[in-house]
Amino acid sequence: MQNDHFQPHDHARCISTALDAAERFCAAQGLRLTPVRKRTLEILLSEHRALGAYDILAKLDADGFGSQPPVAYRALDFLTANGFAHKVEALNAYVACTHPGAEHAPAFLICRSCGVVEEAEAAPDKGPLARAAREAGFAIERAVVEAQGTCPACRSAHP
Amino acid sequence: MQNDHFQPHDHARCISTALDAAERFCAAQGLRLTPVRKRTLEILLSEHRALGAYDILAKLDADGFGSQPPVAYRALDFLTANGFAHKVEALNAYVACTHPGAEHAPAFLICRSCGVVEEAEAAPDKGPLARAAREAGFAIERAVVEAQGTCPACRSAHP
DNA sequence: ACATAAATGATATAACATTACACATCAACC
DNA sequence: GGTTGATGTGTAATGTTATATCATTTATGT
Repeated sequence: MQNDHFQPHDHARCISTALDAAERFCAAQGLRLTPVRKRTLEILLSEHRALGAYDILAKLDADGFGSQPPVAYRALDFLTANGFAHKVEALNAYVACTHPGAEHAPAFLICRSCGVVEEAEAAPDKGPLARAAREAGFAIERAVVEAQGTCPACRSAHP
Repeated sequence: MQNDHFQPHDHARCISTALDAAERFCAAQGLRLTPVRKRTLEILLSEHRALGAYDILAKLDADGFGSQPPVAYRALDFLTANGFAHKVEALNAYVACTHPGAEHAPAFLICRSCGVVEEAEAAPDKGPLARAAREAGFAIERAVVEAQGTCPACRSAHP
């Protein structure tokens, strides 16, 4: 794992790196990282926990963007469509991507105790699921891979 | 894969086998497979697609079991807690288990075209996710593994 | 038969998400 | 530089999924 957000780390750097990557990617692809979209990404980046759409909406509203659900969902659609954020299906919540820009198949480690979500690589062509799919002749287009458990920090804190 | 529900098969046997297994398991464990619970399992078993809680509720209501959400959710809680059914997180829907009784870590192959959900074994201690978890010192308690794509039957039908 | 625990009935509400339409802004072209 | 079409935003209304709470009933063990 190249990074480990369960441990203390330079989080300001997480934010600036990801934001910077998103800005470059949008510039290169002719995508518009508008104020709501950028702010939504900043909100997600502010923690390594998954936030519900309505949590995000409340913050956007406080910042003078609209107060209606589509405000948040549209921004999230943009961010997830372009790989800047992901939806965590098991939580119905959203998390900023830690290696944005490139196409990738994310997998998540979700700590039940502190709520931190760590992103890993799903490697969709390897592992038992891929084998089952090949045997059945099933063509995988997208994989949801989300592990819930306890992170090392929480385990040593509450033994 | 020991079974393949993407292909035509003796579905009546799927139903009776699973129902029978559930009945034996409940008898052995002192669990009560009450009428609502049994009927809910039958509804889920009637197809290999995932059904929403409110779809199930409508059928239960038609059968005289009450029309309020807790009726369905309580039955689903019982079935999922005991391994007779699973929730498919990516769909917010529920599917009957095809190898009930034993503790197991399910993984799913979900066909976007026909909606059939095939259950496979997740093998939580193998694969890339397990490796990432070990490296991070993360203890996995539950894994959501759901692949979406197209099944062989649908692929040969719509080439 | 009684006490207890488990299950159900019923009401209300919370949490998550989409449709639809009006208006504004932007990019491109003439 | 104004027109046009595409994209993005504001807002209202609604749809979908899930839970909390409390009263009542039913099953179980003694």
